[in-house]
Amino acid sequence: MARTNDEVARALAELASLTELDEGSPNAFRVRAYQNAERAVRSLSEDVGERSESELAQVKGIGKSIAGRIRQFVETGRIDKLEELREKHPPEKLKLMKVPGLGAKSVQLLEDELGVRDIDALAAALDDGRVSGLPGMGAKTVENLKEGIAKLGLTSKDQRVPIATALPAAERIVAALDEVPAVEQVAYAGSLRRFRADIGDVDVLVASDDPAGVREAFLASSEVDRTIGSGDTKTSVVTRDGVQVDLRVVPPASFGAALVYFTGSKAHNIRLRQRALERGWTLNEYALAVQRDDPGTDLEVVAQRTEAEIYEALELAFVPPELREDDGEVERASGDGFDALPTLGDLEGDLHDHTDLSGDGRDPLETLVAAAVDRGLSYLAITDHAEDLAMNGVSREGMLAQRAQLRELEQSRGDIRLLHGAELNIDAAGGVDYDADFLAGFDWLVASVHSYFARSVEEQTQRIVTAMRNPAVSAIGHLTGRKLGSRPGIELDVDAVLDAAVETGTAIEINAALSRLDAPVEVIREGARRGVTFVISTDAHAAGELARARFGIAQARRAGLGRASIANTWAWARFGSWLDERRV
DNA sequence: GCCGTTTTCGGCCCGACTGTTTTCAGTCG
Repeated sequence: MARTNDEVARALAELASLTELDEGSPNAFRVRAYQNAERAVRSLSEDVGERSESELAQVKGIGKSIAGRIRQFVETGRIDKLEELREKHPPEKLKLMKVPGLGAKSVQLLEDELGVRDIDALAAALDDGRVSGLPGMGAKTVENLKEGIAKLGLTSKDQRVPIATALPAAERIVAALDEVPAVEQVAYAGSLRRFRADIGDVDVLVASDDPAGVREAFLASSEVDRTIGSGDTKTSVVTRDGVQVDLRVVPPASFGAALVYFTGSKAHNIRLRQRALERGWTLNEYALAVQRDDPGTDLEVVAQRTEAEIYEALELAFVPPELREDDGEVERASGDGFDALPTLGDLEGDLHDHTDLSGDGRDPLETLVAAAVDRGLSYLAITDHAEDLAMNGVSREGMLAQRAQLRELEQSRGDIRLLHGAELNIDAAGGVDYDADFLAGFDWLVASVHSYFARSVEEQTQRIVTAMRNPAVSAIGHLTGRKLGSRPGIELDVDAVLDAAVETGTAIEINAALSRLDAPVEVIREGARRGVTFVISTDAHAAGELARARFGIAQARRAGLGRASIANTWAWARFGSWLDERRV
């Protein structure tokens, strides 16, 4: 029975949760061992199912015992230990741990003393006063637990906000705080800074000696809808966009250490702390400092003011925030480093752009081209929607007229290469607009899915592969068609799609629109491993949207994708000859 | 349960907050 890495990882995660309950502590070493093994499995690129027990035990984080459990799961679909724990701690009981304020110890106490094994029983015990008699459980705890149950499933932590909502809100808040005199430095941190596609809450970090003044200015901001809580070092609010924002004020000297700490991820921080310990230091949100046996003495600070000096002290290259997931980046930082990752300045061209000729484009050709030149681009592809797209598609005549206009503009300007292209629509069977002869007249063709989102994996994969095999197609646009927070992407056999991309030389787009960020990071990472060529495209429908190239760069960096694999970081000479080779 | 230029035992990341206590355990991020 074949099992995917994801299924194995989920089984290990469940083992971790159940063991936490069983051992009565989230810090029990067995719990952490299962969590480490889960992460190890998630970062494996090959199928765990194809590895023997001894091969699995070679993987860091997986030992003899867990290797055996994984093999059992792969072969039989079950794990004895997991079944045993499920028997002992049914799902309803596990769910009690989700109530804020209840951990493993309290859940066990409630069962032992009151026979409480599910949320309903807990609610009843809270109401009739039985809970308040238990050791460590006073009136305040009862009140908090009641509130927690009422909010269960509705907390901001469970309601992920798409990055397209969170990032603009965070940037507005950071810009506003930057104007406040008491603020020395300000930045957003957390999963948003790591460029996750969805965010729980936004952490904003301020360096200041005047926390009260900063808090006052923050609460007065027009972004704030309501205040959740406000203390000396932390203030939590909900913005008008429904984003929870936690503001933390730290002493200016500690800003770098705090930025590392609050950017996370938690797993990355743990790795850094281990590295600090190896050097006889300790790392917390205030500083990297020499370990002291006597807590009464002052800390001897090694580094704290900037992130760069902390990484440097730990003998690591500065780890880009996008990569701080404990997914091999610490090893990379002590080895080759991150110089191969693209930066915004590396982009030489943009290869997916709409003018007002498309029904949904807003600026004329001249405006878009001028904006591209202003941004320092040396080539630009105009790819208005092809004729099959309802409402917005462009006729053949329209395309030919645009081509003439574009050639003339390229001549008269002389400062940018212009490619005449189109964004084709991949139909249900993988076919695209126009006919082969007409398609041959274009310089660059992006083919994208705009319809038939509800088809089987096999059908969707076949569509995309068929489009890739079309010799006219240069790149596949927004691969999954997902809209973050509102529409899941089409389901694909990623391996088959990536293999077809390599075989046909078709580029895969990294669409920089914040609502898309498509292809997803996992697909890019695997594609990079297989030698797929990518392009980072803004899919601009207005000149101003060329600026979102930075989000495409962040997406590529998060996937660890090097410049060498991104065709539009290549200078025109190389890009042009690559295009010519593809045509042969 | 995992790991190892101090290997087969004895370690394993850190601090704030809360509610309950009066020195701390449990929870949380």
